[in-house]
Amino acid sequence: MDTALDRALRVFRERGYHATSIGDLTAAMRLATGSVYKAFRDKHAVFLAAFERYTAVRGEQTRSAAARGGNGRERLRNVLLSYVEHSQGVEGRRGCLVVGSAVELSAVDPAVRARVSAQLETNENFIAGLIREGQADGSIPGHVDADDTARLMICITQGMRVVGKARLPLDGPRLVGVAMKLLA
Amino acid sequence: MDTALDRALRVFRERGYHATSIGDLTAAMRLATGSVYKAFRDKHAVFLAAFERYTAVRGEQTRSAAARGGNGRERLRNVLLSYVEHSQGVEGRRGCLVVGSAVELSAVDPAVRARVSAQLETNENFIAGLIREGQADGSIPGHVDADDTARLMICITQGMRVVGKARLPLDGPRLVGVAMKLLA
DNA sequence: TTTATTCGGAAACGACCATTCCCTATTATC
DNA sequence: GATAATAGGGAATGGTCGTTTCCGAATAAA
Repeated sequence: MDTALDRALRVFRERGYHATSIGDLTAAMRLATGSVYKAFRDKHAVFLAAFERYTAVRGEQTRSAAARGGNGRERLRNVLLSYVEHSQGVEGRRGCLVVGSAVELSAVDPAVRARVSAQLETNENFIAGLIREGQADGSIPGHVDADDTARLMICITQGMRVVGKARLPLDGPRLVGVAMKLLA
Repeated sequence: MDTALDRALRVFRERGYHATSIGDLTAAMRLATGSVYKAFRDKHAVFLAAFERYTAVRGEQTRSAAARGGNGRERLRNVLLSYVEHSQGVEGRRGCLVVGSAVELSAVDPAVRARVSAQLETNENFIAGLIREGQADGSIPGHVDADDTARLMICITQGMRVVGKARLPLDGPRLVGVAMKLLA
């Protein structure tokens, strides 16, 4: 069942909510129509479940990227690099479900909007936490405003997903190198 | 006719392509079904015309924001501030059609993808040009890499539209203040 | 072995979509 | 003033959508 949800997730990421039909979903999930409606109340419920799974997986990925850093600054750099990698190539073309939901649904779907906002705030708090860690361990200057910088970095990461979806090439080290000036 | 297109543009920005029906379009444009199909070949053509109009209007807006600056650095700051303003409030909730098209359509619609890529590159070149102007007039250090910084700033601007659509508040002066560190 | 129950599959249904067609005013032309 | 031409409005249409319902197979209980 989780593997079926993963397949649904991929379709939602590629095509968005409205452009994926139940037919697309059943084909991707290798399930019949009735079975999907046995497992989920409706298409919206499938989407919400896929969203939840996506944020869980992505959260784990960025947390593990952060773990590969010796201090706050390195952890933050690794997180940003991880975002660039995920915004490129096949994964980038597939797109970010949070960005997609924000753009396509948050204006008309309160349930989705709430989840998108919560996820953005979670990510922002995570980044702000890394900045404060860096300030505590001396790798980031104390005069950096953690909250403002974190919010700008959220804009950067979400923006990378947008331009990655448009298939513009992104050079990880160069881009992150520039972005790290925000921690000066 | 242009005012009808403006009304269509607003609906496309709010709801995206797939979620706006011909009925939504005719209601917004105050036109009957047949009249829309007299003026445009199909829904896709309406969207493309709206896209073209959107990029023209937005280009004029950011160019005039840039003009209100005495040197390259100030022009760039004004452009960024203008982006934050447009990402907030009613306008922010309405969303950016370039971002929306990139996320919802660029994966499956080559015509849209070409226009989105072209627009992103135009914006990026404009920003890179402002950076070089600043370097020529001495307001921006010469060691700043214009291309890399411009690409990151494109990520920032597109990202602001995403979080603005999700209705997170954005403080213009604070955010831009942090972003200007990229020109150090 | 028989019965009850759960599970997946496929056909059926009503609603709504994009598109086409036709009709009616209104304008321009002679 | 009559007529041709055009623009706009709205009903009709074929197709597809999301959802429901029903049916058969497989499994567990008795």
